[in-house]
Amino acid sequence: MTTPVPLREPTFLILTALAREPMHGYGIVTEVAALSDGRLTLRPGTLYGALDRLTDEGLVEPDREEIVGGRLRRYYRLTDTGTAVLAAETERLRRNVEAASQRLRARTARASDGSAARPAPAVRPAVRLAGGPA
Amino acid sequence: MTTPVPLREPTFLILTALAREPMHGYGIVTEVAALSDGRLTLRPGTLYGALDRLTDEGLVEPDREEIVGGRLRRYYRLTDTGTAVLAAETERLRRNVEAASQRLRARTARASDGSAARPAPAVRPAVRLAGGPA
DNA sequence: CCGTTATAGCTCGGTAGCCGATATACTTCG
DNA sequence: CGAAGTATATCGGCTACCGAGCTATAACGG
Repeated sequence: MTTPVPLREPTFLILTALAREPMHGYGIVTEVAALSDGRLTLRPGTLYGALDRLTDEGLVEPDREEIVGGRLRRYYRLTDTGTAVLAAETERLRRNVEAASQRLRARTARASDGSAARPAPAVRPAVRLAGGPA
Repeated sequence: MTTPVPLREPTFLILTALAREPMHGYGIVTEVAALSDGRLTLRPGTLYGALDRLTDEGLVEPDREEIVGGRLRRYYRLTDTGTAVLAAETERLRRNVEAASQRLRARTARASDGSAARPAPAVRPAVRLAGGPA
């Protein structure tokens, strides 16, 4: 069954969205956009591909189907396994964040005192990233 | 130049390893193993592929070469851009961790009081993950 | 009345990072 | 002398993700 362990960001956020309550596909898209401050918009290919995969792996499962305003809503729910995996992944990420933060802090400190042998960046948090602003 | 934004875990840890001080390939492997508590062992294909890619993208750059005990050591150094990207990625992960933690906590709380309409998992943190224990 | 937007579902091909295996070479140890 | 450890690098395959496109209904605007 090989639950794929380093969850990629989209997958991680899908599970996170479902942790609160069962949701349908389109709802997940808007929820993920919200909890990532609009930084990540799930593509249909990513969403439904991930949903199928996660269902196969037993991390999520179909919850129910509703018809609201003539449109079908297919709800998914986080399983116990899914909850456990999400918790484990969150811990892993927390450790990574901590390790990186510590090293970055040390780097900044080094840049502050006179010991900077190198240009020593001011560590500006504003970078232009891929798929950035228009 | 499209700096690839959601850094995968191996890439993230390579940058983290280099944040402290310039290191050579093999040193990065051991360092990453250390700061991930042995959970992740970088494969050569991953390491050198990533190093080439990150060099092209300007996140790391060659630092110096040494010959220690007849063996070549090629050192890499984190650039200013690399530092900024690592910082930005760390922030992104921190937010994701926070969002997931919050939802997981809410879920546990719901399971504790009597309001559990669903089986309500005990949220066991022990999962068998891919490439799990021997 | 018709076109556009929003909601809601799904499919398919291409891209690219990671894994696993493999190769080379030098040093040290048994 | 061979095995293990250090240190570099390449190549093929897997697969998650992206991007684009498709269908359908409801609601709004011209």
